[in-house]
Amino acid sequence: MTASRVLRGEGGYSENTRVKVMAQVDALGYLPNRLATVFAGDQSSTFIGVSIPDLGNEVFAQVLEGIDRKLGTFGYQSVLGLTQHTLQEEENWIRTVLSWQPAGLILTGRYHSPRATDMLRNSGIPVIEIWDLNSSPLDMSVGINHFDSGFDMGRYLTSLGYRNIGYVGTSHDTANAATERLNGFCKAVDGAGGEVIKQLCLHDTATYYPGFYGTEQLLVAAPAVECIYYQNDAMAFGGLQYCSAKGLSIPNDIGIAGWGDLPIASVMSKRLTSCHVSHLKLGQTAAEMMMARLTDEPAPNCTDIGFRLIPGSTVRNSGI
Amino acid sequence: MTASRVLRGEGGYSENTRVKVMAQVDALGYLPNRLATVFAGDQSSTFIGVSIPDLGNEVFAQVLEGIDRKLGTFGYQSVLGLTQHTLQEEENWIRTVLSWQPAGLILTGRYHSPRATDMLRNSGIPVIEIWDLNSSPLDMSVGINHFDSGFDMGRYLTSLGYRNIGYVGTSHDTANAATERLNGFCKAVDGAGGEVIKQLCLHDTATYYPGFYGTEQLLVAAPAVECIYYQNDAMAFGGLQYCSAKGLSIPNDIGIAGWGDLPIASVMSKRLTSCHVSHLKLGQTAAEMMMARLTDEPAPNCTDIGFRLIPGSTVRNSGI
DNA sequence: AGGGGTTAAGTTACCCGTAACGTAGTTGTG
DNA sequence: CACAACTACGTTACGGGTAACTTAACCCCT
Repeated sequence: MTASRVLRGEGGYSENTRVKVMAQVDALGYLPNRLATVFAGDQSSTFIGVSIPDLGNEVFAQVLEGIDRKLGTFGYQSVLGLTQHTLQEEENWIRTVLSWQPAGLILTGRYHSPRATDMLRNSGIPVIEIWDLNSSPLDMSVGINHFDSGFDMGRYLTSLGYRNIGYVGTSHDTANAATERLNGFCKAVDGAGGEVIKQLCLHDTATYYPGFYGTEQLLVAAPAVECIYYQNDAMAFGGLQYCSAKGLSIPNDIGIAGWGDLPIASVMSKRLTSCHVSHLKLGQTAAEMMMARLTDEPAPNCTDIGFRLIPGSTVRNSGI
Repeated sequence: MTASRVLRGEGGYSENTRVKVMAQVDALGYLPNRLATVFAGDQSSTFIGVSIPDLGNEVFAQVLEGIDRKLGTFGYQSVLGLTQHTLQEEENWIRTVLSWQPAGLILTGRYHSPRATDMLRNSGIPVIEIWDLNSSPLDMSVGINHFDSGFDMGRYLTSLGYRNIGYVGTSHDTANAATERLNGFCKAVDGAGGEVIKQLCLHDTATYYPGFYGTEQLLVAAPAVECIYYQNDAMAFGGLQYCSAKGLSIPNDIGIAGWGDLPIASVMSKRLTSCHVSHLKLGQTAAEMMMARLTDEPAPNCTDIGFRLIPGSTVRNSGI
C-alpha cells in the first residue's frame, strides 16, 4: 500500500520510504499492472477503440495518424479495428473491444448494425463518429458533409459546360461517405441537365490501379464522357495515367476531378481538380474532442472540419 | 458461476439452465469484462502492441494493414504506437503498453533504447522485430535485408554505366532500414568506382513532396548526377515529376530508381526501376508468427520475406 | 501530564471471472 | 438395496491495485 502511494506520488510517506521503494522498483524491474487499476474500477482505461475501413486508402491512414498522434500526447492508446467496409466486421470488433473496457470509441462512418448501435448506446462511454458529418450522432461527430462536397463538385463541373460525366469509384456492401458524395454530385449534375455514368469497382480499395482500370471500363462503356469524377485523388491519378497512356489530352480531350487533395497532388504537373479536406486535422480533432469529454471539459458534440473546392487545371477552365 | 460455464460453453449445465442464462444475458445487454479474466491470470490478453514509425509513409500503412487484418482473424487486436522514428517515443510507448499486459509485441526496427531492451527482455512475452531482418533478434524477426537490397540496386545501376549517382531520402535521429539500404548502395557504388551524392530531407516523411524538393536541392548542389536513387517509390515519383517539370527526359537525361514497388508504380507510364517487397505479406507473416508462438506451434524465429529488383524503364537499359 | 491534531504506515474490502473444490441429487450396477 | 459414478450446480479463493479505514508514533499546546 505504501508502495502504491509512492508510485502515484500522492503523498503520505517519508522521503526515506520513497527512496527504499524506488530502489526496489529499479531492482525488480517492476512495471505496474494497469489492468488491475482499471479492473478495480478506480479509473477508466487509456484505451480508445478506433475503427477504420482500410489503410490502403491513404485518406484513412492520415485520419488514423492524426488520431493516434494526438491521443498519444494525452497518454492514450488506439486499439485498432480494420472493418473492411462491412458492418458485420465492425459489430464483431465493437463487441470485442468493449470487453476491454475502453475509455471511448472512435468509429468511421455513421452506419452501424442494429446490435452495434445497441452496444454503443449501452456502453456508457463516449463514442465519436467521424468522417460523415452527422447532425444527429449517437453521441459525438466530426467530419465533413460529403453530400455537399459532391454537390459542389457537380455544380462546378456543370458550370464549366460538362454534361456527359463519368464517375469512377469503389463499391462495398455498406453505404458510405463516397456514396454520399456521389449522391450529391448526381443531384447537382441532374439539376443542370447533365448525366452521370457510373463505373464502380466492386470490393476494391480506392487507390491507383482501380482508378486506372475503372477508367478503362468506363471509357469502353461510355466513350463520349467529357469529364470523370473520381472517388479520390489516388483513383483520379490512376485514371489520368490511363488517359495519358491512351493519348487523351487533359483537359482538352477529357476532364479529371478527384477528391481529398492527397499528397500526390502536390507533385503533379497540372494542379488536380479536387476538394481539399484536412484528414490529419479531422483525426486530431476527433482525438481532442474525445479527450475533452473524458476530462469533462466543454466540447461541441459535432464539428464540421469543412472542405474547399480546388478548381485545378485538369478540367477545362470556362464554360463550353 | 453457472452463468460463466454457460457463456464459455464448457459443459456441466442443463439445457434449461442455458436458456435461462442466455435470456438474462439478452435482457441485461451483458458484455463480459475480459479485463477480469486476464487480470486473474487465467488466460493472456488478446492485445498485441504494434509500433510503427509513421503512417504517412505508405509502406508502413501496408505493413500495419497486413498485421491487423491477420491478427483480427485470430481474434486479436492491435494496440497502435506511432513512434515518429524516435527511440524515446518507442520506449515510452513500450512502458505504457506493457502495463496493459499484451500477449505480445511487434516492433518496427532493430534499434531500441537500452531501457526499452531491458523491458522487452523482462516482459516474458513474444517480441517480433519487423522490417529489418535481424539474424540475432531479441526474440523473433521478420523482414528483409535492407543492406543487400540497397547493394543490389547499386550494383545494378553501376552495371548500366552510372557512376555519378544521387540519393534522396529522409533523415531521422535514429538509424533505420533506409540508412541500411543507403549503406549497401554506397558500398556497391564505391566498389564500382562511382560516387553517391546524398540529399537528406531532415525529419520529413518519406513521401511525394520531399522527393520533389529533395531532387531540386540535389540537382542544384550536384547538377552532374546521371541517376538518382530514392528512399522509396513515393519519393521517386516526386523526383520524377520534378525532373519532368524541368524538361529532363527520363531515362535519357537522368535515371530514377525507387524502392518498395508501391501501388502508384502500377499506373505509371514507364515501369519504375525499383525493388519489390511485399509489405502486406510482411505484416501478415509477423502476425502469423506471433500467433504460432502464442499457441505453441513450431515457428521459425527469423523469416526473410525477400525482395526482387525491378529493372524498370526509368534507367538506361544497358551499359554506357 | 493529558487531550487534540498530524503524519506515516498498515489492514480490509472490493472490482469480476474462473479454477478448484464441495455437495446435493440422480443413474447404474452387482 | 447398497454403493460407486456421474451430473448439475453452489461456494470459496485468487489476481493487483487502491479507497476507505485503522493504528501507531510523534508533536504541540494548555
